[in-house]
Amino acid sequence: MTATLETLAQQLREHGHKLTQPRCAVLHALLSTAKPLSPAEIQALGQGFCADLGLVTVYRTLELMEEIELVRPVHLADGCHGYVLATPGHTHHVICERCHAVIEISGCGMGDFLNFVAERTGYRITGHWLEISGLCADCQHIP
Amino acid sequence: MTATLETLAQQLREHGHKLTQPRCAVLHALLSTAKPLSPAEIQALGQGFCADLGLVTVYRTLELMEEIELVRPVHLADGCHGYVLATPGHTHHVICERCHAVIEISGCGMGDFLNFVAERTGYRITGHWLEISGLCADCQHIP
DNA sequence: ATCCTAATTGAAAAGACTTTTCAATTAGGA
DNA sequence: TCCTAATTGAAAAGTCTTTTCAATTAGGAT
Ligand SMILES: [Mn+2]
Ligand SMILES: [Mn+2]
Ligand SMILES: [Zn+2]
Ligand SMILES: [Zn+2]
Repeated sequence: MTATLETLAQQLREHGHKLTQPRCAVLHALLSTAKPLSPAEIQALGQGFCADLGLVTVYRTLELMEEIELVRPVHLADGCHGYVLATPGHTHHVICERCHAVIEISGCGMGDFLNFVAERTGYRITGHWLEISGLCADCQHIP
Repeated sequence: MTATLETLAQQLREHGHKLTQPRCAVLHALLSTAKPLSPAEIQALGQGFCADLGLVTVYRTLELMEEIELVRPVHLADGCHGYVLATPGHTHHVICERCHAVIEISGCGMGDFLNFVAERTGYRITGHWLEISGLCADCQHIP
C-alpha cells in the first residue's frame, strides 16, 4: 500500500492532530521525491503549496510526524540528515550515494549477528541503527 | 595491543603531524575513558593536561585524527555524536544506553544480509553504518 | 644549544542550524 | 456561525561548528 496524501492526512487525524495547510505542504514535499529532504528543502518545496510556510513550522511538523512514525530521519554519509516518509515498524534504508535515492527495507536480517555481538560483549542488545549506502540501479550505469 | 599515549603519538608523527601539547591533551582525554566524548567534554578533560586547550583546537585535532583513523565518531541515540579511540579498519560499536560504555567489534558479520539487500534492491552496496545499543554487563544489574 | 620556518594555536567573529517565545491566525467541534 | 484550543510565522535566543588572523611552537637545520 503506497502512501498518499489522503492516507497520511488520515494518520495525522487519528493521532488527534489538526490537518492544516502547512502540514499538508510538508506532506506534499515529502511525497514529491524518494530522497531524504532537509528541513530547508521541505520548506522550499512546500511553499509551492502553502506560500508562506515557515521553517519553524517545518521543524515542528517533522518532530510531530516522527513521533507518529510518518517520517523517519536518515543519516547521510556526511552525518547530517534528511527526512523521508516511512512505513511503521522496524526498517532500514539503502541510500544511493550519487543521487540519494532511498529504498526502504522492511524487516531485519541481522538477528544472528546481534546474537553473536551479545555473546561476545556481554551486552543485552536493545536496538540498532543501520544505514546502507550504495549505487542505485540507474547510477551504476552513469560513471 | 592496547593503545597508549606513545603508540598514538607515534601514529601522528608517522603521518607527518607535529606532536603538540594540545594534541597530547586530546589523546589524554580520549584515553581516560571508554565512553564517547563530545568536543566540549574533550576540552574540559584535556585542560587537565594543557591548561588553555581551546575548543577550536579540539575540533581541528579530532578532524585530523579521524582522517588517520585514530578516532571515530559515534552516533548516540539522540543523533549527536562523540568520539572514541579506534582501531584501524572496519569496526562497529556497541554502546550502553545507560552509562555509554563502548565496546568495539572488529570485523563485520553482515555479509549475507548485505547480499540480500543488493538482490532485493538492485543497488550495488558500497558501505554501511551500524551502531548497536544495549545494556552493558554492569548496567544490566542496576535497575 | 640556537636559529629558522612552516605548522599550529587560541580568541574573536562569522556562520549554520535549531529551539523558544509570543501575539495573531486557523481548524474543526459545538 | 461561533468559540476555543491548537497551530502558525516572525523575531529572538541558543547551540554547535567553522573561518580568520596574529601570535606561538615543534622540530629540523645549523
Ligand atoms: Mn534491523
Ligand atoms: Mn560492518
Ligand atoms: Zn542513484
Ligand atoms: Zn552501562
